[in-house]
Amino acid sequence: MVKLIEIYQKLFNVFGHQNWWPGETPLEIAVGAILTQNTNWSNVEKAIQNLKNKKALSAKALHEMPFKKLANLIKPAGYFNIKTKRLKSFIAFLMNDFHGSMKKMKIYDMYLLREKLLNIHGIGPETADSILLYALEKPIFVVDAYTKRILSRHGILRHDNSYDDFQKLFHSSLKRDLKMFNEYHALFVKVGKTYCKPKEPLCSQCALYEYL
DNA sequence: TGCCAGGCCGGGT
DNA sequence: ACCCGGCATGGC
Repeated sequence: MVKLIEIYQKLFNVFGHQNWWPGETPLEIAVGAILTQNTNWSNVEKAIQNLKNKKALSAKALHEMPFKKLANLIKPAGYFNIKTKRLKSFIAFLMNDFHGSMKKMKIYDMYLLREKLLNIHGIGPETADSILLYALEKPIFVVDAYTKRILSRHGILRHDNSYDDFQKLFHSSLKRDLKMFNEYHALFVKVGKTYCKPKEPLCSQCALYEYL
């Protein structure tokens, strides 16, 4: 049985703090979480910068902005029609349930919030958990494509296991540590981008390799 | 130039 | 319960 805490410590020792999420406010983090679905972060940055330039990175502004105008601003992030709809859905939820305030949202229980987020059209488990962990500072582990790729290539879980299977592995074997969950997911992204490319069968250059 | 990027949904089996 | 196509831009 691989000790996930040892893997974490090894990665942290090698790569250090990742300073995530790369966004300044809880709302910006939530918006970024939606925009980065299956999309390179550098493209998301362009979209977010467009919103900032138009002073549109607020619940009110996003709520009132016409669909086509918003779609045009986030165009660099790709899938802009779908993502405009998803942003609008999230913001409508935020307005209706929390008066447009991420701070109010943060007060509530994380499992209640997770259910609510998953009921929003266009928000699935990874996006919900990213918002919970990074915007609302709830101790929930975020599983993504890199997490699955790295763990499966190292024989820890099969790649066709579900999101919940991967998440349960972390939740069952690690302490619920907000700071650690934050760093751990960010480290997986760092390692995944750098060493664990899609076409390579094994991460032979990866810092995890010695745990095989 | 084709492949890839910090998913998710809807329709078909 | 799975499987697959669609969604779209920008960087290498």
